[in-house]
Amino acid sequence: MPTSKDVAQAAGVAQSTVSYVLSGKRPISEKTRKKVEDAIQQLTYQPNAGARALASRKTRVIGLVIPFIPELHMASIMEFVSVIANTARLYDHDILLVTEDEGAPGLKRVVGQQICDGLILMQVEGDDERLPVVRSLNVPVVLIGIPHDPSGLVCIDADFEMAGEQCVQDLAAAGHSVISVIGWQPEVVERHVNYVERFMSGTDKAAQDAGVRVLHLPGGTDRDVIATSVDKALAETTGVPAFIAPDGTVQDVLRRVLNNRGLTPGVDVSVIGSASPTLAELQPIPLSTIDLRPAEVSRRAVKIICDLLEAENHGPHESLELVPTVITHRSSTLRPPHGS
Amino acid sequence: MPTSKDVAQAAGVAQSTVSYVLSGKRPISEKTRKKVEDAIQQLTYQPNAGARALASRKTRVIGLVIPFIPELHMASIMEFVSVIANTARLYDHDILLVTEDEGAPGLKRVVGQQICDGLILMQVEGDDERLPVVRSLNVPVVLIGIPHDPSGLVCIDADFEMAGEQCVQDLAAAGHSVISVIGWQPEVVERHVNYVERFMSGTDKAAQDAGVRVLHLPGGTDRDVIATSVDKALAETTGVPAFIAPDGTVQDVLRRVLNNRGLTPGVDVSVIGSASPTLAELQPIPLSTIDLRPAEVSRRAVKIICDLLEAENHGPHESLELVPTVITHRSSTLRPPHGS
DNA sequence: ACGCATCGTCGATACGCATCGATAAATCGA
DNA sequence: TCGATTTATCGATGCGTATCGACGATGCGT
Repeated sequence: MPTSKDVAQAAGVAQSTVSYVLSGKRPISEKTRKKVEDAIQQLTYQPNAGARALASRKTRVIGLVIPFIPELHMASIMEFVSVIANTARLYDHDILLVTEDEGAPGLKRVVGQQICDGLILMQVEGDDERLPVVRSLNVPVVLIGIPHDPSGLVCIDADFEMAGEQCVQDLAAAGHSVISVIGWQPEVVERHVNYVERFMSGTDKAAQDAGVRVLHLPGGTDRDVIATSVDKALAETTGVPAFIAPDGTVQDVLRRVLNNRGLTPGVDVSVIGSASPTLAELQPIPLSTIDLRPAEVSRRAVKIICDLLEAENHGPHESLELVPTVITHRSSTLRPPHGS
Repeated sequence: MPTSKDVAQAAGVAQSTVSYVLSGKRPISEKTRKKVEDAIQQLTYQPNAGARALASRKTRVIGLVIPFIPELHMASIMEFVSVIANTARLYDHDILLVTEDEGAPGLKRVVGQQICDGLILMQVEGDDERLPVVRSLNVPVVLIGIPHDPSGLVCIDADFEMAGEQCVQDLAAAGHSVISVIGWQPEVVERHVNYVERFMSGTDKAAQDAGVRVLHLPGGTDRDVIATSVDKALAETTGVPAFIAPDGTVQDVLRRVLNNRGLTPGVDVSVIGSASPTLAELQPIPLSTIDLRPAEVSRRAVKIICDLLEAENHGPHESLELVPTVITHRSSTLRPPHGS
């Protein structure tokens, strides 16, 4: 492997000059710049990351703490991971995986060993055990998810409250008077994942404004649980029933249960699910969706942490950013009556 | 951040002694070892990764190249990623994410900058464009998947041929004379992903031995495609129909299509799918499965690369490891007649 | 023509650790 | 008791880069 010294020698300049050509932190004449760049090309020189980190005290690596809980929708986690990694590259950073198995000590490790300049935590829970550690780390950390007490933390998430409002407003406008939310798995709810509560608060607020009733029923992947929830909803509903399934894992099961009951989405029942546009279009009946915009959340998380890393002001920061959700009509919901 | 010099000072020894305590590469008296370890505790010292990498020429980081193709079953990709990351920690290594978007230049980058000591490539295709680059990199690389020409490469994968054989043998023993494979998505097949061919070769070999017929039909996530495949299969089948759905994305759709046709798995049709044991049990009718053992493949991939890294003999290696698959009867297949 | 600022480059040093050779201390045999 | 080993520790050096101070060369105004 060639070093910057080799490049310097080949170009007939000092090693420091090579460094300045690369960083641009001092003016370099066009002539020597050319010589150096040619030498870099010919030697296929690439700076050594370890040495760079040692000298500059920056690794240009971001730690990404990923959850791996069977209850979660792994496909959507994967979308976060992928977009985060690609976005980080745009900022000339790399992503180091930190699995949740390592817990809080894992965070201390990667930061303490200075493998990472900062962290992104996914799937932050309402009362996450890692928060005290996060606050004590002297590096930028961005949380995806809003804990109960976000003081001193930098958080970003989809605006679940807005999502809840949009769903209910939309179904109310379509004429539904009772709207059932088939929610997340009990495991997720018990974990006090904050977004569940935020979504509910949104639905309830909108329900009050619109004068409709909202039922909150248990969801999950268990067909029986969902079937029970659906039957309860149907029993309580007057008029055309409406369902909201904000969890990706729920909607497949829900669709089948409704099918069993002889209900066709868009005809004698309304369904709003949560899926990417492409996936929604692929459904037998194109699914009206509330888009929680995981890609946008991911991109912003990376931008935030890179900005913090650049700012260099490593004092504790605090911010809270909510990404607006988007509701999209397809064929699984009733059309609102004209003029309303 | 304390350095090893700080530790040395606190313990009243030389910095090199601290280093030897940590590495164990020279004998240290019990007394000074104790002093040093106490100092490490009190200062919460953690060695600086950059400096360590610079001095030792080892980063203890493995690059993991992940695919992100909508056609793939993201949930299972995620299982690979998670198990790989956790296993790497057992060998005291970390995982750096390299997205496929970076392509071959990305591999050169992470290796050239010496961010990584080695690479694991997932979802290697039959004629992968990255193979020439992989061969030219002077670091250990483990491929998950078997390319057409595996010479000079280290590969590991599930034994898809065995999987195909097991499925067909099993269904033949249960009395089926025509067996239909609802395969992968056309996009996957066209990509010449080698495991498709290996699976087919296994089914065909077993079919010949058992004297049964195997139909290969297109799969995917598109309901219509699968419905067409199912109807074609039913038309060609004499006796009780049997289906094999080796792709995780296919089986959900398949189940619904069969349901629509009034066919109940385990009663008037046999179905073998591919899913983790937990997921298989959760199905309405517990699914008989061919387990491709992604976790075991992941663990072995990490072990192989860590062994190579330790061996230090960075000359080109070559090996090919196939992980045996496991077929498990649950309720979605017919029981074989007694005595056979 | 002379001092002065500006520009472009160089040399030296620090970053934190691993490792090698050397040395002092302890152990042993005769 | 003295040299020959072995054992435990130290000091010095190198890894490859970033960065600071210094310095010669150039251009400017007067």
